[in-house]
Amino acid sequence: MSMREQMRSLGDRVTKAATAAMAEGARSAIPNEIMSAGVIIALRPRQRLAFSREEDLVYLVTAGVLEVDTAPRPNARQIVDLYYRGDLVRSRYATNLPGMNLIAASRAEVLRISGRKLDALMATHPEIASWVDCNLARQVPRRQLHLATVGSLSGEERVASFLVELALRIGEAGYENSRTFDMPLSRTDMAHYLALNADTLSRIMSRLRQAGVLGTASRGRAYTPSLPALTALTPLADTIRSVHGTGTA
Amino acid sequence: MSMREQMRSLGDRVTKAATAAMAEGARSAIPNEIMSAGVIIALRPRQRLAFSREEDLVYLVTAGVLEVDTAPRPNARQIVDLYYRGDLVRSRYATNLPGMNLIAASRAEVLRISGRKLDALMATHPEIASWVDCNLARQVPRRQLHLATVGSLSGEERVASFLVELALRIGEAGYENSRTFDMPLSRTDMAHYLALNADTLSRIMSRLRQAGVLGTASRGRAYTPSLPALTALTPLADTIRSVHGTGTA
DNA sequence: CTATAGCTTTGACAGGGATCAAGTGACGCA
DNA sequence: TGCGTCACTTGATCCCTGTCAAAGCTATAG
Repeated sequence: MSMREQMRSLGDRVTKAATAAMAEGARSAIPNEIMSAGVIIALRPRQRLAFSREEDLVYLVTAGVLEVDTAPRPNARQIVDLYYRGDLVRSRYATNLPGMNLIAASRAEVLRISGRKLDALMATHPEIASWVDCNLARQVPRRQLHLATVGSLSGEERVASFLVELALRIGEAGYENSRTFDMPLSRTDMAHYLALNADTLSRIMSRLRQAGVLGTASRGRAYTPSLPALTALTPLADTIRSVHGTGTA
Repeated sequence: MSMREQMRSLGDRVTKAATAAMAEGARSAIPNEIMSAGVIIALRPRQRLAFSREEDLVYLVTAGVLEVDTAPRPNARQIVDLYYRGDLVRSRYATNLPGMNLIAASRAEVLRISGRKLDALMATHPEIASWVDCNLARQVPRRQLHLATVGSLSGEERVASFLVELALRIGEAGYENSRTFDMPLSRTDMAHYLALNADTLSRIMSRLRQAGVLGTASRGRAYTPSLPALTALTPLADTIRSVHGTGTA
């Protein structure tokens, strides 16, 4: 599959995902009031979104993956957060970490709402308020899991953990235990997310491929012949499953 | 000062801190309604607090430091969060990370409220609702800073960052640029917080002491002759200041 | 006061990951 | 078709940090 075809099919997935989310989201249905109160924005890879404490904007990810990255020092970056489909991002909560950006990891789509408008919706609709609260609360465990991953696992374990996370969250089940999934992050971004060097990450990926737990699909796409084999490589498997797993996983 | 005297004076600080917080908190005044709705609990070092998603409890730290730690694997721990005076901790947001505990890092004091009661207060008093929201929102940047510290800084930089954090948050200014502050975490806990080995941490602390940026105070207490010298050791100084610094810093 | 366990410090050593460098392949542009 | 750019891969090397071990120190119990 050429890159162009792949982009197109990704585009298809994007619009399909948006409509599916509007009808009934995979995880918890996105309220129609929110969908109709905002504007859909299509994002190209690496496109930045306005993200400061001053203007109070809220983004709802409808397709693709967003990332928040920061530059703790010149020539170094750290991705502190990933946002998947269904996640809410509010710029008011942005930190004053140096060089902080909210950008699309790959082709993505968001719904933009003003914070003021969302607040108004929450005030008049209690069910929306609780939906928003629940949405934001669900992000806390993910951040803690991320920290525990970066802080206490070896390089290989970190990579395996992230692959399991992707397989569970955006993967599609194939025959037996195999899973296919997009790789929404570039190698560099993935390295920054896992607090690894890009070179080291590449080596680890090669090792996993040689070991047979990771197969090469097309570019920007990965698959694992056996999810349990991949899962066995991370000590945090149970936690990842409970944080990122769907009902089917 | 003997250990016994020190403990006693620490106890004095605890009760004084609680009353000070009740009167007017150092950062943002704790609403009287919350103070009178809960129960004060004195905590011994290493004392665990009930912390599960099932029973919805809320703790307000009135003195000392609480820590949330987890065991990503057997014989390894990672402290994912620190709570200082004035911070709210709600057990409902507890993750299902393996072996997760909320414990007092050292002698501490909390106000315990049931989540139900706090919700009722928030419903009837809008100013309390916004105080709580603001309190929780302030914790987001701290977690991101923590992740950036662990993920992208060297061992020495991490330690320096944490020392600056302590100096700014709980330190007392001395002559010139010197600062004295409690060390609320044991070496082991500090190592787990910074994702370092306890041995390595000890080595780094010794190095800092030899370099003269860290002086030897009594046990459980530290001081730096020059806060700027310490600050120069971390590339995240500005962020730490904006997240942990008081108006006076 | 003593015994014991836990915490901290320090040394020797090995290993994992960072760094530097070169090479390969894919894509966009002329 | 050729070229420049960028992302990715792979190798060689170095150093920071983890591991293991031993000793000193502190606190708590008896």
